[in-house]
Amino acid sequence: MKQKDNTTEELILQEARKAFIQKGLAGARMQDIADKAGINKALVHYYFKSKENMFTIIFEQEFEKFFSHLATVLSADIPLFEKIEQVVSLDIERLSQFPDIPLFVINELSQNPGRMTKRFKQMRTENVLDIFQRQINNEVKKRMIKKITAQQLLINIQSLSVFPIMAKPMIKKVMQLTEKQYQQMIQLRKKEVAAFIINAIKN
Amino acid sequence: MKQKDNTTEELILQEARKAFIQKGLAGARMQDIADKAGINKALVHYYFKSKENMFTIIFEQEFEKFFSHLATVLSADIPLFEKIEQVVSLDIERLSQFPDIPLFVINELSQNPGRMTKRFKQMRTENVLDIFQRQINNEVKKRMIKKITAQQLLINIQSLSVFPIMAKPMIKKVMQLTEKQYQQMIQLRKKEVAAFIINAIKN
DNA sequence: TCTAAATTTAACCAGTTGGTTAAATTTAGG
DNA sequence: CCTAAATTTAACCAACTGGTTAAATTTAGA
Repeated sequence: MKQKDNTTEELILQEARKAFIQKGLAGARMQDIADKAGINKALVHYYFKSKENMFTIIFEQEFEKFFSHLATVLSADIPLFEKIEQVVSLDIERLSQFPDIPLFVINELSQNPGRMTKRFKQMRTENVLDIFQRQINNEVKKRMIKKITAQQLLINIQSLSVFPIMAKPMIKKVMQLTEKQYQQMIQLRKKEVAAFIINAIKN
Repeated sequence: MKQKDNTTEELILQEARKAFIQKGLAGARMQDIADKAGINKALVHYYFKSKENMFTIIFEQEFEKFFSHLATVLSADIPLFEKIEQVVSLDIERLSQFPDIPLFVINELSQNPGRMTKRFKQMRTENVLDIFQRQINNEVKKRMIKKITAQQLLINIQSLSVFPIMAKPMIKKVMQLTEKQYQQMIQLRKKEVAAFIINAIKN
């Protein structure tokens, strides 16, 4: 018997990933995925039962890819300002590689909030937030920073990192930027976002 | 001859708006829109030629609804910090009323960046940004704030206002918040976001 | 009341959708 | 080389898609 030849299966998954991220669950076409993988449509169903199933696999992969490292950095034992710099630079690094993931995740999660309840329960973010909050509280006590919740600070960090990238087409349109001007603006943010956040909370 | 009875036409548009915003262009169904409006599907085509056409009408309406007021506030003749507070509170006010619009606009613009080139050219945002930049430069000269471009500041404001609302399902999932906890967090931001921004740029 | 335009409908259509099926081909191991 | 499992295919299907058509009904004005 032929040993499971991963090449085909992975090729399909790879093309499916592109299709789903680009067009979403509703917009992606099984036929298109099959064509781009250079195989028959029935073969896609042979490997991945259904569109929904294939989508779920990909969605959970992308979701984890995006949040797995954040927890590590957030609970690391380094000074707060340094940590903020690290989170921002980690975010921007990932986002440069995979700029389409946040919109994809938010979109599909917004369409179906019940998706992916199982796999994520392992990553207990509560603990991570607690650790981060304790570190913040320490700095507040030392009068180094203003009072803020870990929740709000983390959301601010993510907002300032993620939004400018996921809103790219809107920003380009509203501010009438060329691709080059947009890229320059993002480059500038790599240097300035962390400083902006630190200034905002510093006493 | 019957005078154009707006009720039906507007009812269709209203249901189409809901459908498009909820499910996007690809996900929305003409039949579904007709059903929800309590009429026949052919009637939808009678009033609005095609799905694309109907979508374009709605998209442009929503886009303008979202950016029309921003220009006014940005070029108003009020102190910078006050202006920041006003922009933030305007944003959050609109977003509370129409929380789904940003995701909708970004999504569909991302799917088709060429959409809606005509109607938006009237609103020259360049001028607005220039005015805002001049005001910022003045404050910089007076040593009141740190140096920053109007572009970056505006993007920061929008990021901190819009992202937490459009990423709602993701934030709820990642931070494991109940609806109530999420709403409390948004309420808190209404008070804190403007202060956060002002602190970030203040000297 | 008559009529021509505006409105609304049921029935239909061709193309596309995700998915199935049964048969063909390839493969690894004995 | 045989064979049973794994892989791949072509052909098919029912449901659904956006859109059309021609006929029926309602409406306002003369």
